[in-house]
Amino acid sequence: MKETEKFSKIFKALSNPGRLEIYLKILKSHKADFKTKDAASSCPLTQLYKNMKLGAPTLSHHLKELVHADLVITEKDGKFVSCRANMNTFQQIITLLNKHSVEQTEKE
Amino acid sequence: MKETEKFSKIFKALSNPGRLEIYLKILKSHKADFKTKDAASSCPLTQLYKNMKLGAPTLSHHLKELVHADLVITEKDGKFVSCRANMNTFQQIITLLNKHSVEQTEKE
DNA sequence: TTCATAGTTCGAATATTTTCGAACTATGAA
DNA sequence: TTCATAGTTCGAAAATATTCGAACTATGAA
Repeated sequence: MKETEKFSKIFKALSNPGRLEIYLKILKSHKADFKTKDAASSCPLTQLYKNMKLGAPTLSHHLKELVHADLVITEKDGKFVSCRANMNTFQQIITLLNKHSVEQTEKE
Repeated sequence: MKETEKFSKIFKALSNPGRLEIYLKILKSHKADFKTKDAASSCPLTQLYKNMKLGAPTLSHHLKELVHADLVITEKDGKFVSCRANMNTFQQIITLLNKHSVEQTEKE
């Protein structure tokens, strides 16, 4: 797949306000878990409902888009679904942007 | 405007393959100009047509979206239009992502 | 002033996204 | 085995995005 196609799909997944909020919550929970040394580093789906005005089918749909874009990894844990950010894809975004822009060392 | 709304608009602007390609070309030309110490740091619109299968109205439309998302700044130079990346918005994207993820210093 | 070139605007056809109700599956508890 | 809960799938309505032809404006050259 062409680089621009791959990344445009990633950005499309982040182009919806609700979906971006979901992703940032998952990223943040990753961070929180990292801080507390919790090996799970995951976020139960139910957490995502909080403060969001999305119905269950919508949330499920959005989550699938994030998984499809390789941004999020889900795992079924009994009755619950837990989510964590795919930090590999996360890093690829940063790398893409930096690759096309001025190198850090050349900054004024 | 809410943070997620603002950034979802930015990501939406990058969610179309053609538009992402345009943006990366503009970013890259910024980098090239920086390297040659060319103060202009700009990319003539005609350059963007190269290797792209987009019609003029489509390119114009896409460019407007990038400008609207504050990703690109255009300037009319006689008969031509030149574009450059808004590095302020660029940096905001990096900051948003890093803010929500594990701090660099905590990386394993 | 006439022409060619660079780019924009308008309008419309087509495709894709977004959202949600209704009906479904899967799991754990009683 | 019955029930409640967590989440998914399906289908469809409404909203948005994509693309491009045709017609337009603006500039510089002849």
